Amino acid sequence: MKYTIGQVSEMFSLPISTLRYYDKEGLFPSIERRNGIRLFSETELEALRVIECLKESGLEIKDIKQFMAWVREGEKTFSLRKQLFETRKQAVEEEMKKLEKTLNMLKFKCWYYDKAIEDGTEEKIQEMLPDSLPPEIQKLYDNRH
Amino acid sequence: MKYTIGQVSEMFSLPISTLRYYDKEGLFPSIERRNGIRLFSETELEALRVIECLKESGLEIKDIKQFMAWVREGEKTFSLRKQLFETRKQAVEEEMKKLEKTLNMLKFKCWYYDKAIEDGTEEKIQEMLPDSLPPEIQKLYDNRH
DNA sequence: ATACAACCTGAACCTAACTTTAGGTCAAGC
DNA sequence: GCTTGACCTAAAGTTAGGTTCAGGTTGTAT
Repeated sequence: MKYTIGQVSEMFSLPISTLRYYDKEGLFPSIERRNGIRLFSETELEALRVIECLKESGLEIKDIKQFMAWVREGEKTFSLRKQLFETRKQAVEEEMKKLEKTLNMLKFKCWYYDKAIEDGTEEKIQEMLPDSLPPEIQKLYDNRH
Repeated sequence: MKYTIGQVSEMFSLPISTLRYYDKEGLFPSIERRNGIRLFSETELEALRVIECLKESGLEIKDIKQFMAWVREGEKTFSLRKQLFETRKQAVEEEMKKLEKTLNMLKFKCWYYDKAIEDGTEEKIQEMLPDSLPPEIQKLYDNRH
Protein backbone atom coordinates (compact mmCIF):
# COMPACT_ATOMS: atom_id res chain seq x y z
CA MET A 1 0.00 0.00 0.00
CA LYS A 2 1.36 3.41 -1.02
CA TYR A 3 0.17 6.79 0.27
CA THR A 4 0.36 10.37 -0.98
CA ILE A 5 1.73 13.15 1.17
CA GLY A 6 -1.81 14.39 1.85
CA GLN A 7 -2.89 10.99 3.16
CA VAL A 8 0.16 10.67 5.40
CA SER A 9 -0.44 14.21 6.65
CA GLU A 10 -3.92 13.09 7.75
CA MET A 11 -2.72 9.79 9.24
CA PHE A 12 -0.07 11.45 11.42
CA SER A 13 -1.80 14.81 11.94
CA LEU A 14 1.30 16.53 10.59
CA PRO A 15 1.24 19.48 8.15
CA ILE A 16 2.25 18.62 4.60
CA SER A 17 4.94 21.29 4.87
CA THR A 18 6.50 19.40 7.78
CA LEU A 19 6.62 16.15 5.82
CA ARG A 20 8.31 17.91 2.91
CA TYR A 21 10.72 19.53 5.34
CA TYR A 22 11.59 16.13 6.84
CA ASP A 23 12.18 14.77 3.37
CA LYS A 24 14.43 17.71 2.50
CA GLU A 25 16.39 17.05 5.68
CA GLY A 26 17.02 13.47 4.57
CA LEU A 27 14.64 11.67 6.90
CA PHE A 28 13.12 9.54 4.12
CA PRO A 29 16.24 8.55 2.21
CA SER A 30 14.57 5.80 0.18
CA ILE A 31 11.24 7.41 -0.61
CA GLU A 32 9.78 6.47 -3.97
CA ARG A 33 8.49 9.02 -6.48
CA ARG A 34 6.17 8.77 -9.46
CA ASN A 35 6.35 11.81 -11.78
CA GLY A 36 8.03 13.75 -9.02
CA ILE A 37 5.24 12.91 -6.57
CA ARG A 38 6.24 11.28 -3.30
CA LEU A 39 4.84 7.82 -2.56
CA PHE A 40 5.04 6.87 1.10
CA SER A 41 5.23 3.15 1.83
CA GLU A 42 5.40 1.14 5.10
CA THR A 43 9.12 1.98 5.32
CA GLU A 44 8.36 5.70 5.53
CA LEU A 45 5.45 5.20 7.94
CA GLU A 46 7.73 3.28 10.31
CA ALA A 47 10.36 5.99 9.80
CA LEU A 48 7.77 8.55 10.88
CA ARG A 49 6.93 6.55 14.01
CA VAL A 50 10.62 6.45 14.86
CA ILE A 51 11.02 10.15 14.05
CA GLU A 52 8.21 11.05 16.46
CA CYS A 53 9.78 8.86 19.14
CA LEU A 54 13.29 10.24 18.70
CA LYS A 55 12.03 13.81 18.54
CA GLU A 56 10.05 13.33 21.76
CA SER A 57 13.22 11.89 23.31
CA GLY A 58 14.92 15.21 22.57
CA LEU A 59 16.98 14.24 19.54
CA GLU A 60 17.65 16.86 16.86
CA ILE A 61 16.62 16.43 13.23
CA LYS A 62 20.22 16.24 12.00
CA ASP A 63 20.87 13.31 14.34
CA ILE A 64 17.69 11.58 13.23
CA LYS A 65 19.02 11.99 9.70
CA GLN A 66 22.22 10.25 10.77
CA PHE A 67 20.15 7.38 12.14
CA MET A 68 18.22 7.06 8.85
CA ALA A 69 21.55 6.94 7.04
CA TRP A 70 22.66 4.08 9.31
CA VAL A 71 19.47 2.19 8.51
CA ARG A 72 20.35 2.40 4.81
CA GLU A 73 23.84 1.07 5.47
CA GLY A 74 22.43 -2.23 6.69
CA GLU A 75 23.52 -4.68 9.33
CA LYS A 76 26.99 -3.27 9.90
CA THR A 77 25.40 -0.35 11.79
CA PHE A 78 23.23 -2.45 14.15
CA SER A 79 25.33 -1.63 17.19
CA LEU A 80 25.49 2.10 16.44
CA ARG A 81 21.70 2.13 16.21
CA LYS A 82 21.40 0.11 19.42
CA GLN A 83 23.69 2.59 21.18
CA LEU A 84 21.58 5.51 19.98
CA PHE A 85 18.41 4.01 21.42
CA GLU A 86 20.18 3.23 24.72
CA THR A 87 21.31 6.83 25.01
CA ARG A 88 17.84 8.19 24.21
CA LYS A 89 16.36 5.81 26.79
CA GLN A 90 18.64 7.28 29.44
CA ALA A 91 17.83 10.82 28.34
CA VAL A 92 14.10 10.14 28.63
CA GLU A 93 14.50 8.52 32.03
CA GLU A 94 16.34 11.62 33.27
CA GLU A 95 13.74 13.92 31.78
CA MET A 96 11.03 11.98 33.60
CA LYS A 97 12.85 12.42 36.90
CA LYS A 98 13.05 16.13 36.25
CA LEU A 99 9.34 16.23 35.48
CA GLU A 100 8.59 14.42 38.77
CA LYS A 101 10.35 17.23 40.63
CA THR A 102 8.50 19.78 38.57
CA LEU A 103 5.26 18.05 39.43
CA ASN A 104 6.10 18.27 43.14
CA MET A 105 6.60 22.01 42.83
CA LEU A 106 3.37 22.41 40.88
CA LYS A 107 1.38 20.36 43.38
CA PHE A 108 2.88 22.36 46.20
CA LYS A 109 1.93 25.63 44.50
CA CYS A 110 -1.61 24.36 43.90
CA TRP A 111 -1.94 23.58 47.59
CA TYR A 112 -0.35 26.92 48.45
CA TYR A 113 -2.84 28.97 46.45
CA ASP A 114 -5.76 26.84 47.59
CA LYS A 115 -4.82 27.71 51.14
CA ALA A 116 -4.08 31.35 50.32
CA ILE A 117 -7.54 31.68 48.76
CA GLU A 118 -9.10 30.01 51.83
CA ASP A 119 -7.15 32.25 54.26
CA GLY A 120 -7.40 35.36 52.10
CA THR A 121 -3.66 35.88 52.64
CA GLU A 122 -0.27 34.23 52.08
CA GLU A 123 1.05 35.31 55.45
CA LYS A 124 -0.15 32.32 57.43
CA ILE A 125 1.53 29.96 54.98
CA GLN A 126 4.77 31.93 54.97
CA GLU A 127 4.97 31.42 58.71
CA MET A 128 4.75 27.64 58.25
CA LEU A 129 7.77 27.60 55.91
CA PRO A 130 10.17 25.91 55.63
CA ASP A 131 9.21 22.96 57.86
CA SER A 132 5.88 23.24 59.62
CA LEU A 133 3.69 22.20 56.72
CA PRO A 134 1.15 19.36 56.77
CA PRO A 135 3.06 16.06 56.28
CA GLU A 136 1.93 15.36 52.69
CA ILE A 137 2.70 18.93 51.64
CA GLN A 138 6.02 18.92 53.44
CA LYS A 139 7.12 16.03 51.23
CA LEU A 140 6.26 17.98 48.09
CA TYR A 141 8.01 21.06 49.42
CA ASP A 142 11.19 19.17 50.32
CA ASN A 143 11.35 17.37 46.97
CA ARG A 144 10.44 20.25 44.72
CA HIS A 145 13.97 20.88 43.28
CA MET B 1 20.95 38.74 52.13
CA LYS B 2 21.45 40.28 48.68
CA TYR B 3 23.33 38.76 45.75
CA THR B 4 24.98 40.08 42.60
CA ILE B 5 24.17 38.70 39.18
CA GLY B 6 27.45 36.77 39.17
CA GLN B 7 26.63 35.04 42.43
CA VAL B 8 23.14 34.11 41.27
CA SER B 9 24.60 32.85 38.01
CA GLU B 10 26.79 30.46 40.05
CA MET B 11 23.98 29.44 42.40
CA PHE B 12 21.62 28.48 39.59
CA SER B 13 24.23 27.47 36.99
CA LEU B 14 22.70 29.94 34.57
CA PRO B 15 24.70 32.27 32.29
CA ILE B 16 24.68 35.92 33.37
CA SER B 17 23.34 36.77 29.93
CA THR B 18 20.29 34.59 30.62
CA LEU B 19 19.57 36.35 33.91
CA ARG B 20 19.79 39.73 32.19
CA TYR B 21 17.54 38.44 29.42
CA TYR B 22 14.97 37.27 32.00
CA ASP B 23 15.10 40.66 33.65
CA LYS B 24 14.62 42.42 30.31
CA GLU B 25 11.60 40.17 29.69
CA GLY B 26 10.04 41.34 32.96
CA LEU B 27 10.60 38.23 35.06
CA PHE B 28 12.01 40.17 38.04
CA PRO B 29 9.59 43.07 38.18
CA SER B 30 10.64 44.22 41.66
CA ILE B 31 14.39 43.74 41.48
CA GLU B 32 16.40 46.28 43.45
CA ARG B 33 19.33 48.21 41.98
CA ARG B 34 22.21 50.10 43.52
CA ASN B 35 23.98 52.43 41.08
CA GLY B 36 22.45 50.53 38.23
CA ILE B 37 23.67 47.18 39.54
CA ARG B 38 21.08 44.47 40.13
CA LEU B 39 20.69 43.17 43.68
CA PHE B 40 18.93 39.81 43.83
CA SER B 41 17.08 39.07 47.08
CA GLU B 42 15.06 36.06 48.27
CA THR B 43 12.12 37.29 46.18
CA GLU B 44 14.15 36.93 42.98
CA LEU B 45 15.63 33.59 44.02
CA GLU B 46 12.13 32.20 44.58
CA ALA B 47 11.11 33.74 41.27
CA LEU B 48 13.96 31.85 39.63
CA ARG B 49 12.85 28.56 41.20
CA VAL B 50 9.36 29.16 39.86
CA ILE B 51 10.73 30.19 36.46
CA GLU B 52 12.66 26.93 36.18
CA CYS B 53 9.58 24.98 37.17
CA LEU B 54 7.25 26.76 34.77
CA LYS B 55 9.76 26.54 31.95
CA GLU B 56 10.18 22.80 32.51
CA SER B 57 6.39 22.51 32.47
CA GLY B 58 6.45 23.95 28.96
CA LEU B 59 5.31 27.51 29.66
CA GLU B 60 6.65 30.33 27.49
CA ILE B 61 8.60 33.27 28.87
CA LYS B 62 5.85 35.76 28.03
CA ASP B 63 3.35 33.75 30.11
CA ILE B 64 5.82 33.51 33.00
CA LYS B 65 6.03 37.29 32.77
CA GLN B 66 2.25 37.48 33.08
CA PHE B 67 2.45 35.31 36.21
CA MET B 68 5.09 37.61 37.74
CA ALA B 69 2.80 40.56 37.02
CA TRP B 70 -0.02 38.77 38.88
CA VAL B 71 2.28 38.24 41.84
CA ARG B 72 2.84 42.01 41.99
CA GLU B 73 -0.88 42.67 41.92
CA GLY B 74 -1.35 40.89 45.24
CA GLU B 75 -4.13 38.77 46.65
CA LYS B 76 -6.76 39.61 44.05
CA THR B 77 -4.90 37.35 41.59
CA PHE B 78 -4.64 34.28 43.86
CA SER B 79 -7.14 32.30 41.84
CA LEU B 80 -5.59 33.19 38.49
CA ARG B 81 -2.27 31.95 39.81
CA LYS B 82 -3.88 28.81 41.20
CA GLN B 83 -5.47 28.12 37.83
CA LEU B 84 -2.14 28.55 36.06
CA PHE B 85 -0.47 25.94 38.28
CA GLU B 86 -3.41 23.55 37.82
CA THR B 87 -3.08 23.85 34.05
CA ARG B 88 0.68 23.30 34.15
CA LYS B 89 0.17 20.27 36.38
CA GLN B 90 -2.13 18.76 33.78
CA ALA B 91 0.31 19.59 30.98
CA VAL B 92 3.16 17.88 32.84
CA GLU B 93 1.04 14.83 33.58
CA GLU B 94 0.23 14.51 29.88
CA GLU B 95 3.85 14.99 28.90
CA MET B 96 4.82 12.20 31.29
CA LYS B 97 2.30 9.86 29.69
CA LYS B 98 3.77 10.70 26.30
CA LEU B 99 7.25 10.00 27.60
CA GLU B 100 6.10 6.61 28.93
CA LYS B 101 5.00 5.67 25.42
CA THR B 102 8.27 6.97 24.04
CA LEU B 103 10.11 4.86 26.59
CA ASN B 104 8.19 1.77 25.46
CA MET B 105 9.27 2.40 21.88
CA LEU B 106 12.88 2.96 22.94
CA LYS B 107 12.95 -0.19 25.05
CA PHE B 108 11.43 -2.13 22.20
CA LYS B 109 14.08 -0.82 19.81
CA CYS B 110 16.84 -1.68 22.28
CA TRP B 111 15.57 -5.24 22.45
CA TYR B 112 15.17 -5.29 18.68
CA TYR B 113 18.77 -4.33 17.98
CA ASP B 114 20.09 -6.59 20.73
CA LYS B 115 18.38 -9.47 18.99
CA ALA B 116 19.42 -8.29 15.54
CA ILE B 117 23.05 -8.18 16.67
CA GLU B 118 22.69 -11.66 18.18
CA ASP B 119 21.04 -13.07 15.04
CA GLY B 120 23.18 -11.07 12.61
CA THR B 121 19.98 -10.10 10.79
CA GLU B 122 16.64 -8.36 11.27
CA GLU B 123 14.76 -10.91 9.21
CA LYS B 124 13.97 -13.31 12.05
CA ILE B 125 12.46 -10.49 14.09
CA GLN B 126 10.44 -9.13 11.17
CA GLU B 127 8.80 -12.56 10.92
CA MET B 128 7.71 -12.35 14.56
CA LEU B 129 5.90 -9.03 14.01
CA PRO B 130 3.29 -7.89 14.82
CA ASP B 131 2.24 -10.43 17.45
CA SER B 132 4.57 -13.35 17.99
CA LEU B 133 7.07 -11.55 20.22
CA PRO B 134 8.16 -12.68 23.69
CA PRO B 135 5.43 -11.59 26.18
CA GLU B 136 7.37 -8.73 27.84
CA ILE B 137 8.44 -7.35 24.48
CA GLN B 138 4.96 -7.75 23.04
CA LYS B 139 3.67 -5.39 25.74
CA LEU B 140 6.23 -2.72 24.78
CA TYR B 141 5.44 -3.18 21.12
CA ASP B 142 1.69 -2.88 21.62
CA ASN B 143 2.00 0.21 23.82
CA ARG B 144 4.63 2.06 21.87
CA HIS B 145 2.34 4.76 20.34
C1' DA C 1 45.51 57.75 40.36
C1' DT C 2 45.63 53.61 38.12
C1' DA C 3 44.56 49.05 37.18
C1' DC C 4 41.29 45.48 37.02
C1' DA C 5 37.32 42.61 37.66
C1' DA C 6 32.60 42.71 37.58
C1' DC C 7 28.96 45.11 36.44
C1' DC C 8 25.87 47.85 32.78
C1' DT C 9 23.19 48.76 27.94
C1' DG C 10 21.26 48.39 23.22
C1' DA C 11 21.59 46.13 19.20
C1' DA C 12 22.95 42.60 16.33
C1' DC C 13 23.43 37.85 15.83
C1' DC C 14 22.31 32.80 16.23
C1' DT C 15 19.87 28.16 15.91
C1' DA C 16 16.28 24.78 15.38
C1' DA C 17 12.28 23.59 13.38
C1' DC C 18 9.11 24.87 10.84
C1' DT C 19 5.87 27.82 7.71
C1' DT C 20 4.83 30.79 4.00
C1' DT C 21 5.21 32.50 -0.55
C1' DA C 22 5.52 32.57 -5.44
C1' DG C 23 5.42 30.24 -9.27
C1' DG C 24 4.88 25.86 -11.70
C1' DT C 25 3.27 20.65 -13.06
C1' DC C 26 -0.12 17.14 -13.64
C1' DA C 27 -4.35 14.05 -13.86
C1' DA C 28 -9.31 13.90 -13.66
C1' DG C 29 -13.82 15.48 -14.51
C1' DC C 30 -16.92 18.49 -17.12
C1' DG D 1 -9.71 22.28 -23.89
C1' DC D 2 -10.35 24.17 -19.52
C1' DT D 3 -10.85 24.22 -14.68
C1' DT D 4 -9.76 22.29 -10.26
C1' DG D 5 -7.38 20.11 -6.61
C1' DA D 6 -3.39 17.96 -5.13
C1' DC D 7 1.01 17.82 -5.83
C1' DC D 8 6.02 20.07 -6.71
C1' DT D 9 10.40 23.46 -5.75
C1' DA D 10 13.47 27.07 -4.02
C1' DA D 11 13.83 30.70 -1.19
C1' DA D 12 12.44 33.80 2.19
C1' DG D 13 10.19 34.51 6.57
C1' DT D 14 8.97 33.34 11.49
C1' DT D 15 9.47 32.32 16.48
C1' DA D 16 11.47 31.32 20.93
C1' DG D 17 15.03 31.68 23.71
C1' DG D 18 18.80 32.95 24.16
C1' DT D 19 24.18 34.76 23.15
C1' DT D 20 27.57 37.94 21.55
C1' DC D 21 29.45 42.39 20.75
C1' DA D 22 30.98 47.12 21.31
C1' DG D 23 31.42 50.54 24.24
C1' DG D 24 30.79 52.40 28.82
C1' DT D 25 30.53 52.58 34.34
C1' DT D 26 31.62 51.14 39.12
C1' DG D 27 34.06 49.47 43.22
C1' DT D 28 38.17 47.89 45.31
C1' DA D 29 43.06 47.04 45.89
C1' DT D 30 47.58 48.75 45.20
